[in-house]
Order: sequence, then C-alpha cells, then structure tokens
Amino acid sequence: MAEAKIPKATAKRLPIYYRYLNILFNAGTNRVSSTELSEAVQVDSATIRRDFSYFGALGKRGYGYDVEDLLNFFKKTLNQDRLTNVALVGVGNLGHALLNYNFQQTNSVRISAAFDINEEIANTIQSGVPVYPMADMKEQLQIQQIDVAILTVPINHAQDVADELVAAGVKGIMNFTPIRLSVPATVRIQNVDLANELQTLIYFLDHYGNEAGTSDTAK
Amino acid sequence: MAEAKIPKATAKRLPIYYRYLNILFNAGTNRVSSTELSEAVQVDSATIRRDFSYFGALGKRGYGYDVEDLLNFFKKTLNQDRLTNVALVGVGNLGHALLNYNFQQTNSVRISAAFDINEEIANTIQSGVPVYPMADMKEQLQIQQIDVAILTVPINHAQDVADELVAAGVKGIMNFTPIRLSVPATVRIQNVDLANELQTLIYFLDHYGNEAGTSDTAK
DNA sequence: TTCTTTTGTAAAAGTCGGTCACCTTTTGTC
DNA sequence: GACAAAAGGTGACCGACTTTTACAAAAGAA
Repeated sequence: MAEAKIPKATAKRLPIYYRYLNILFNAGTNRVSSTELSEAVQVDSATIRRDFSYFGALGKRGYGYDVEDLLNFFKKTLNQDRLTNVALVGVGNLGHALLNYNFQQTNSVRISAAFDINEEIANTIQSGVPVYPMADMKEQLQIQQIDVAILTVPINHAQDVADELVAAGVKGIMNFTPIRLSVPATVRIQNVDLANELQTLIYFLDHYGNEAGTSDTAK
Repeated sequence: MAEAKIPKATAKRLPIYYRYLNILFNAGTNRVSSTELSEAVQVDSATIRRDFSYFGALGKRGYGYDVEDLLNFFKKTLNQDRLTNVALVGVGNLGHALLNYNFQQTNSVRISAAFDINEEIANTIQSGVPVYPMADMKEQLQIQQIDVAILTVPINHAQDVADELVAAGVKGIMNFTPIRLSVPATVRIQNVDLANELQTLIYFLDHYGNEAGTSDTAK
C-alpha cells in the first residue's frame, strides 16, 4: 500500500535484484553501480535505474548504490524481514512436493498449513506441515491469519475450493490448476500452469525451430 | 517451422481452446461459433477468430467451426497426436514431484528419463521413470532423441548442467531454478521461478491491496 | 575548482495484444 | 433462386505497458 504503482515488469525483477545483492553483500562488496548490476542480472542499466527510482532515490549520483542499504531496503520491501505464512490446499503429488520445496532459500515464506479432502492424509503431518481436513480450512486460515494460498487440487474441485478460500478471506491464490478461476476483483490470482507451460515450450520448438526467446513465467 | 509468427499470447491460449474442444467433441457437438467459444473460455470472440486465423481459414463463414476438424487440427498443431519425450534433471524434492505429476491429462508428454548426480538415486526407477547418473546424460538424451529437458537441480549446478544439456543437443529447457541461464540463441528457455512467483504475488498483495489482476505466468 | 562519474527522470519510441468494423462467404428459408 | 441472417477473416486502430534515450543534476575525486 506504500508506493504508488510499481509496474508489474518491475515487480518481477525485484527478487532478481534482491538475490544478486545478497551475493554482493556476502562477498563483502560495498558499492555497486547500475552498470555493474546490469551485467550480472542481464537487465539494461537504464531499466535498473528506472526500476529503483520507483522507490525514490536509493543511490548516490556519481557513486552508485550502497549494497547494504539497498539490500536492507529490498528486504523490507519484499517482506523478507518477516515471515509470511501461506496455506497449501490439495496434498497430492504436486502439493506434496511443494511442501518439501524450499520456498526461497531465505525463510520469509513458509507453508504453515495444508488441507486435504483425503481422510487418510488429514490430521497428519507431512514434511513438517500439519495437514487439516477441508472442514477446518476456514477456521485455520482465520486463526493463522493466512491470506495467501497455493492451490493444488484436482481440476474438478478447483473452483469450489477457490470459492471457499475467498470466503475464508484469502487475498491471493497461486493456482496450479489449469482452470481459470473466477474470483472477486479483490483477490489476486497467479496462474502457474505447468502442463501448459511445457506444451507451449514444445510448441515453439517445433514451429519456430530456433530463435532467441527467454520467456518468463508470467509474462 | 510451419506457420509464420504466432504471438505468444495466442500460443498460450491454444491449450485452452484445445481443452474445451475436447469437451465439446465428447458431448457430441458438431459445430461451434467463435461467439459460443467465447463464453466458454472467456476470451473475446474477435480474439478467438484472430487467433485461429493465424493458422489459416479454419472455419466456414456463416457456419462456424467444425468441432472435430478443429480438434484434429489442434491435436496436430499441439503435438497431441504423438508422444514427446522429455528428460528431467535433478531428482530432488521438486524433481521427484514432477515425475509423479501427470503432465497434461492427455498422454502427449512424458518424462522418459531422469538424471541425478546422487549415486543412491541413479540407476533406480523413480515413479516409473528410470534415473541415470549424470555421466550417462548425453548418451541417453541422444539415444532417446530427447530435446526438451526440465531442470530442477540446485542453483549452483544450474548453469553447468544447462551447458551439458545444450551440448547434448537439447533445444528447450524448462528452468525451475532462479538462475538466468545463458544459452545459445537457438535454445529456448522457459523460466518457472516458483519462489519468485510467490514472492511477487505477496508483494502485490501487500503493496496494492486490491485491484483486479489475473496475471498469467509469463507475459 | 574542475572534471568525471553516475544517478534520476522526462520524454520518446517501441512492443504487443486486443478490439472494432466491415467485407465476404455460406447457410438456410421462402 | 433470391434474399436475409449468421459468422468467419482481417486491416486498421487503440491502448497499455515497457524499454530506451538523453540529459540535467548531484556527488565524488583530484
């Protein structure tokens, strides 16, 4: 809610900058210029300056950016300094993997609750995360004040579960199902359709042969 | 190699059309108009017509599209009619999950080989997929004529493994590591940075509060 | 002080995707 | 067979973002 409108393209680059700043910091580097950064993260230096400028004047003219200051700034901005709990709904193949997946080498994001309809899995602990039955979802989400959920349920339950999540006050859903969820405008959906992604990749290979093309996820 | 330049946005919609066409076909529907399709897939009818038109004249004026014809066309275009083998490198948490993951309900994509540096995993079969040691990678990729790989290795090996993949003739890499791989222009990279994705989602929630925003992966 | 470096940003240019509007073709009805 | 209705194909346009250019302003360096 802090800053005005950060372009989506910029927001997607922030974690990249953040990652590299960490490397610099750990290497004991004090200062860095947009030009140096540019080479490392493969983003035009002007774009980097423009990106940074959305947050105000972070650097010093004729000097560059102070690595530690910048790092701390991003840490705050990206909420790396506090823990964000997220929920995972649907402990199937993929769901289970994500429980194990070390979300960000850092420790700012943690899956603190999982939910599954399967009675055998519910009420157990999987990969260190407690799994609750679907009936407890709303309650748990509210108790734990979770407002981000990862959706890895089968296609045919996707919309229903999404509705429940919304009803429970969730504000962001990372949707791994191929379904286009319909939710209120206040809820943000991040679609991650792995099968689609892979298929598109294959499609481009077969039909374009060669060409550059480092496409992001979400683009 | 066939058609000219299909916009990325269009390419990403193709699997969506395909999915719905299957439903129509199974329901015994013979014809469908862009307007009808529009409602079902929530894409403007003009956009649908435009999308289709990249492939030539697939419909009949005053009539619409023949469901079966269209389905078959897409089946070919999306390579749903033949099996594409892909490899997976790095059988860790995420890698293991993807082995289990039913890539596309259909059966056109299959992970037919996996590779891992870990001696304990190599030479076993995980979730029905044979796991080879890294030393055998190049050989296996060539024997099995695999040109798409899924990269789920630890960060510090990402670039090295990517280099090996390229050397083995791989043409497309679905990169799950946060590293920006540098590869020849002839190799297509599809980045899927889950942590980044999640972080961006959280970032937007915290800083924008609410607003519409069904953002896709990629763009 | 003066020169050099490097930021911050206004403005320009580019990119891409979506939508409109209209023409053409085919259907289907009388 | 003629004509109205339906629906695809497509050129042109619009609009939203993004990137890049370009340069003044500020800070450091000597």
